[in-house]
Amino acid sequence: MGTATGSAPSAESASRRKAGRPRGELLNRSKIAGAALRFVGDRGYDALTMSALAKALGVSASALYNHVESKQEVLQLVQDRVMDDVDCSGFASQPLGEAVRRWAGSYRDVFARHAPLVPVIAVLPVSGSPRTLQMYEQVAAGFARAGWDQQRIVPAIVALESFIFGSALDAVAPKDIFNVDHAVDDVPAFAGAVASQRATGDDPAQDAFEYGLDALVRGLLAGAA
Amino acid sequence: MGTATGSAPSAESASRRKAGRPRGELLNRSKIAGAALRFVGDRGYDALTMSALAKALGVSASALYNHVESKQEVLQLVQDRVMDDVDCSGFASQPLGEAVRRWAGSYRDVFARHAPLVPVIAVLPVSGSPRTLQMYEQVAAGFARAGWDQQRIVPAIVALESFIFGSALDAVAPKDIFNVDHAVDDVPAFAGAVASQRATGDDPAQDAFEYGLDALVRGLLAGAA
DNA sequence: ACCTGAACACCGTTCAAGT
DNA sequence: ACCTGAACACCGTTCAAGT
Repeated sequence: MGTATGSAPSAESASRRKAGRPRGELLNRSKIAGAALRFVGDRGYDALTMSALAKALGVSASALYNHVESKQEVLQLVQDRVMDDVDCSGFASQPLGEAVRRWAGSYRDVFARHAPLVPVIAVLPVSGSPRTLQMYEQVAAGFARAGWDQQRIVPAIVALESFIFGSALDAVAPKDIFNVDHAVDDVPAFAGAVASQRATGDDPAQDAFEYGLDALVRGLLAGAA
Repeated sequence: MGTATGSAPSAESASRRKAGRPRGELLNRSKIAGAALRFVGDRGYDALTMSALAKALGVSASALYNHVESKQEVLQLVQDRVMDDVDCSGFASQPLGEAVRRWAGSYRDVFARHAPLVPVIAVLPVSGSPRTLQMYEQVAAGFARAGWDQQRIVPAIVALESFIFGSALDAVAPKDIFNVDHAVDDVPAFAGAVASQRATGDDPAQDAFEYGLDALVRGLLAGAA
């Protein structure tokens, strides 16, 4: 999906750069986005500070503010990039149910790896993220081609996204989040459910996602018919 | 659901308190939780700093650290309190579908008012939140009473919660998040869907939530039968 | 136009001193 | 045991000075 301007990170040159406008362009939004994406992949979101990002780019922190208005905007750039990894290919060829399942699965996986972006994207106007917009276009076109009533397409997408974002957060929760060993007697019904589920698979978050996605997709498709 | 220890915020006394252990107990976790809950209700989460919270309690910021380990723990205390507002009453009397709808609706409303807590609760072990645990007990008991297979109860609850948390974030998004007036030609299918949906209700987030919840509940109930 | 480096106004958290 | 007040190690962001 176009917009390929990023290049190798500038190698730390021996002599320190002086103040003043540099000869060649050191920075632009695309380089910042690429560096930030690489940064969170390598060192995670906790380590992503404006100062650390600037260092990775070989510039001073204040230089970033010639290209972005805030750290929030850096996160928005990353969010946009990350959308490249969401798989929308099914909407062009497969039955809607299958396309949605594939799309939703990759969408969840992407944001499970980028959980701190969930609160960012959830409130980000689509106008700020061209790749997100392109994704919506493919999804909406898939629903339309499947014969869906126009009025129901956006609510269906929003509902699916809500489930996806929530599931992405759930995927990064500690594995023993439902450990109730300390209070089995206080919550017998819940403790029983947790115990019997624990015996099932080894990735409860994944199981719950697939189970819920299946129910949601069935429910949506049944309602549309 | 007991634990009622909070009391009126200590009125600012004329003379400044000296260092050293005070005669009467100034602080405890319950007072901190109550003050924090009131604080975010009055001034919002952005204004909630350890320093500002301490001031509201009439103590110094460092005093808080005798009772909690971190700001994160303060947020966990607030999260626990907030669970009191989730309506689980349906699980004791109503058919499961109705009970789930009522519970999910109030759950979403609560976290729409406390959206910054969503990332907190999503990864918080239940052992850290007694009221959350009590809620799970009521929900799990409701599913069990409705004849649900034990193994499916936890996945169903997790799936519903994922949808609820995502919807809570969606509820706080800007109303015009899907404005595509600047790019109608680039995304015709999506623009058309947005336009026709815009003509519908006046609360798209609410509509999408109800629509998705209905589909999810139907799908879950259908799968269980 | 776009960089550097110093400075600003915060943060959450720690810790010695005090009772 | 539990408070105060000073201090620490950061943050994101601003801005004058420089080319």
